[in-house]
Amino acid sequence: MANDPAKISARIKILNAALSVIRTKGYSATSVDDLCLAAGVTKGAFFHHFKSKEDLAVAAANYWSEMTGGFFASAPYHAHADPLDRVLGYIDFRAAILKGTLPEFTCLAGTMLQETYDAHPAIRDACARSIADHAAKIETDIAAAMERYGIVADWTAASLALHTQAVLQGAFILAKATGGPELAAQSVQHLRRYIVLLFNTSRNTEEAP
Amino acid sequence: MANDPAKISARIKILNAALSVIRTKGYSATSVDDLCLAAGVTKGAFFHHFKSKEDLAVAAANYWSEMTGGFFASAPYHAHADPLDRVLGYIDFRAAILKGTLPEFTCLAGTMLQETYDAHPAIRDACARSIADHAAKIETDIAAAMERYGIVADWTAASLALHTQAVLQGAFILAKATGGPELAAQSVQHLRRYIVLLFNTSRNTEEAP
DNA sequence: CCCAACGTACCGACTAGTTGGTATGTGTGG
DNA sequence: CCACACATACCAACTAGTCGGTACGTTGGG
Repeated sequence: MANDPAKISARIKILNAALSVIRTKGYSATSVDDLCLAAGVTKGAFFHHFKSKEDLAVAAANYWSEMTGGFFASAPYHAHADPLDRVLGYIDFRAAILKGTLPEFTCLAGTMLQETYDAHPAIRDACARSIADHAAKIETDIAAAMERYGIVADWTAASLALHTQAVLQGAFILAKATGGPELAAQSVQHLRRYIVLLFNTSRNTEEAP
Repeated sequence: MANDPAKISARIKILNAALSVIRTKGYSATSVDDLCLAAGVTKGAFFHHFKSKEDLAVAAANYWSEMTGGFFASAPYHAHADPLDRVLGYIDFRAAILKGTLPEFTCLAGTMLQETYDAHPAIRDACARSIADHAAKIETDIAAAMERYGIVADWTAASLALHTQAVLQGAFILAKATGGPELAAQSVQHLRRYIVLLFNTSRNTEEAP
């Protein structure tokens, strides 16, 4: 079998189904049967690949990290020479992908964290790692921008990177509250404006897409 | 029933239990039996007061709105004469109450929204109303501050008020990821710094508690 | 005596997880 | 080249227990 492209393994089908179904219904409300139905596999196949529902959730969080890691790594904003442009490019990119239905642009890690932080430490840790790893990538550009522009501040690159994730996670909640991404986009624009003010430059408040 | 202080009605006991248990375990993972056990009532009493679990969740969201509404209404920051001081006082107050265990300072509305936005519109709307009503109160002070300081901007008082809620909701997710409020507090400080920069004043970055 | 406010006992549907089994490899000795 | 041993991937049916919800009995104040 190996990597026969015609035949996607049940494991991958289940993981893809998990990303979609869990972001729609949440972790607890998603049954194993739901996932099997969405993936087009049987329960036997599910428990062949994952030893429990919790195990699947951990695998899904890691899979989510891989997918989004690749997605953002290949995004165009990395091409900017100026690290501040890369940071603002990242923000603009996040705003630009607030399209389509809610489960398409919301975050699996944030969603599962809310539900599992107390009862399922393994899931919580996998989700926390996903968010922390993503923040660490932004932190690099923020730190470089601080260096470049000689910023000496009472805040750190790490805390600002995590703040961007907090704003995004909160924006997703606003989106869920209103059924659309409009308020989320406004919040991301506030985040962008904050970063511009922090670096005290004369950049535009928004780039044309 | 009325307001006999000696005998707390089963309804209130269930609602108080719901605030605590749902913030800990989430809506879906909280069973009716969990709530009855935590409230010290039986299932018969539960379904006497609430026609379904969903009905309880809506009532809990409204109850949450009442409780937090009263809590913030009696907070000290309203005493400031300058509306900007009231806004910053609100932010500092939010930072100051990030104490204790996670279910004690996280938001019921935000937690339930994430889980129920797709499958339970009634719960989603009650939670969305809770957040929107709270934001509307802050919006008043923000609008007054904009007026007072002659701010003409490409953002509105409403969008900034909602942004404060987005940051807080996101901060709660960071807190759940790490098991403590430290990162959440940092994110709230970034929010405070943003507002100070927006109003371009020379205020301190933090008040002593 | 009545009715709201409970309590007890229970139901059918659904839950995560298990079981025993099959189909299809894959490696190995002769 | 085949035959055998073994592993992987998957399936349909099942179990033990939990779920939200209901039926009905009990109690106590007006």
